[in-house]
Amino acid sequence: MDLVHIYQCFCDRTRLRILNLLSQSPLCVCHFQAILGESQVKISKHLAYLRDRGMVKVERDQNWMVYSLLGKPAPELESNLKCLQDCIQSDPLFARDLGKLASIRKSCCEPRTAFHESDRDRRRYGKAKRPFHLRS
Amino acid sequence: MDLVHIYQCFCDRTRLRILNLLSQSPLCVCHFQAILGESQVKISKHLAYLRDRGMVKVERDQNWMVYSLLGKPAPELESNLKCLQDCIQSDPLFARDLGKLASIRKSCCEPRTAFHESDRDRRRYGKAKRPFHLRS
DNA sequence: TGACTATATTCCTAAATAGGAATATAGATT
DNA sequence: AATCTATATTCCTATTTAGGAATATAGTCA
Repeated sequence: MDLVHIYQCFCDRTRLRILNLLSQSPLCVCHFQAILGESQVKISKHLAYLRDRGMVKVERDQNWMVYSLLGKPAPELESNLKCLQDCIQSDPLFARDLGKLASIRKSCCEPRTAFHESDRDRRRYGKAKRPFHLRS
Repeated sequence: MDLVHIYQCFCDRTRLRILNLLSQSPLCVCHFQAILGESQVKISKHLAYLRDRGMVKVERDQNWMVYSLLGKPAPELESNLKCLQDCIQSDPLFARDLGKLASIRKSCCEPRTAFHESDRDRRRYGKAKRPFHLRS
């Protein structure tokens, strides 16, 4: 992956917050909205930016678009993401985002592909209704 | 140092090449011109960009403006510069730049503050004329 | 002081980026 | 088919970024 593309993706604080959250688990747009407190349009555009440069992938799950980091990123992307993680460890903004993520993880029911690391988890869950999803 | 500022500096290939060269030693504009094969104006503007965001410092030495990386960079800058070095190790463009640097190092005489790592080396040299400088 | 060297800055044009408002698209439900 | 939910895209405005041409600024030298 082109280094310049990597840094183009990194040079915006909203995108850094998105990447921080995705480092924990796949998520969809409404999760980002809830955690980052930004508009759906803004989130959507930044995700498109990251997707266009090959930094994230998206899979549709019914109505939801579930974004995630690449399973096997290029070495330079992997090392830069690690470096980024080290740098933001002590930044309260990013820490607060992770706290919010932990919160909504407990209460959110759909989509299945969000919050989980692998497709194995996905198959483990049925279609059973649970608490509530963020938006409805 | 603000992370976004770091990545703003990194998201241009010319600036990455400049940073790569500065990781070796302080240099002035004409050195960059010779190695990168870009115009004086372009080099000068990118250096101003890096300087404005606190990534490099400049010291005037007679007619020459000698640029260098900060002696004690912020931790996040330091780790990102290290990460960058790891990433560009195998990139032929950056390797070629370093080869050219080694070449002109042997033949260039001024300014004293370029090419050397510390002020100690600077005091070691006198004002004695030597071969030739790049531009004259 | 004028000429020269080295480099920064201004002016201009063009492209990229960012975000809000509005709207289009796609899947699910009734 | 209509309605709803979730999200992408278009239109618009504004700012940032990039680079060439021209020019301004500053130190050195004769």
